[in-house]
Amino acid sequence: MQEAAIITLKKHELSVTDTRKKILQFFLESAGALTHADIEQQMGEAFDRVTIYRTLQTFVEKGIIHTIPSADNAIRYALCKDNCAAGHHHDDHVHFLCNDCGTTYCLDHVSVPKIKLPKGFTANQTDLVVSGVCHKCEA
Amino acid sequence: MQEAAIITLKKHELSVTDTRKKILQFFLESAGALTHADIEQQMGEAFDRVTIYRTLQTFVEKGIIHTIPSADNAIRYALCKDNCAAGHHHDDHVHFLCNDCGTTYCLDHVSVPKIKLPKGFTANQTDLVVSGVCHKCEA
DNA sequence: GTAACTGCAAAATATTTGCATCCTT
DNA sequence: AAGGATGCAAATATTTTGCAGTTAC
Repeated sequence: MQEAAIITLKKHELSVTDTRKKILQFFLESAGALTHADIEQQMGEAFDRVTIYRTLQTFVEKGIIHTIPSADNAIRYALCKDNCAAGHHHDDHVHFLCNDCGTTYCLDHVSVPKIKLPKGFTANQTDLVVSGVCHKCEA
Repeated sequence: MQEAAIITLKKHELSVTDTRKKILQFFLESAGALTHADIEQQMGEAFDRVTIYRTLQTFVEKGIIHTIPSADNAIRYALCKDNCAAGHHHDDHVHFLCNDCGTTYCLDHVSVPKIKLPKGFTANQTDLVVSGVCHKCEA
């Protein structure tokens, strides 16, 4: 059922194209976050590198996906939940990065605690990334 | 006083060279974290791009600096505290990224809360990055 | 039909590698 | 003197930009 992808695209006022459907579909199918490289590999020769860059950028702007901070080079993207408006992300949930299989999970049910900052600092957004071993890779 | 840099290098079994002294000194002088670009700009023509790459890599391996996760492209590096052994970082403190001036602070006194993970997940490291406005940029 | 999206080419950037030379110990 | 560190050149990889052709609405 690729209808979900189409609905999402329409909801965000984007025209429905093959590229966008395929990429969005890929996000819907993968539990976790994806890097640009993941997508490029998955799509094979089907799409141009450049189109993927532009599509991801568009998705982020429209609030369909968001970036997840990581200490390594790779920028990871994950689907936003419904309450992400365009250009205004609310991703106050914890991300989990498995060191074993490399999967990034969005732990939607784990909320980010309020952090007490030193005087003069104002928090705007809080990103919390836990890394370790996921339930699949556990020995 | 550049002795501090020298001491640190020796403590980590690295030979003391001009490049390493200068870069480490730069870290010691800046309160926050630095990107590769920051360092390259600061050093000007003094050092080769490649040398900076290699130096940063060495410092990370030896546990002198660590990387800070971020959602944008730029990898940020910051000095480790003393309890970071080589190849085994313990940076369980909060990082703060000012959206205004771009400075990254290590909030050593703010500790990262324990996160309750779903069944089967084991935490190894927790990175918490708060972004907002710092005490200097406050209106 | 029109505006937006895509693919190709190419430019601009960033990162890595090999090797000869120089410096630290 | 020996091993490691640096600088240069060049190979790779990544990201951005311009433009012409194509597609969605």
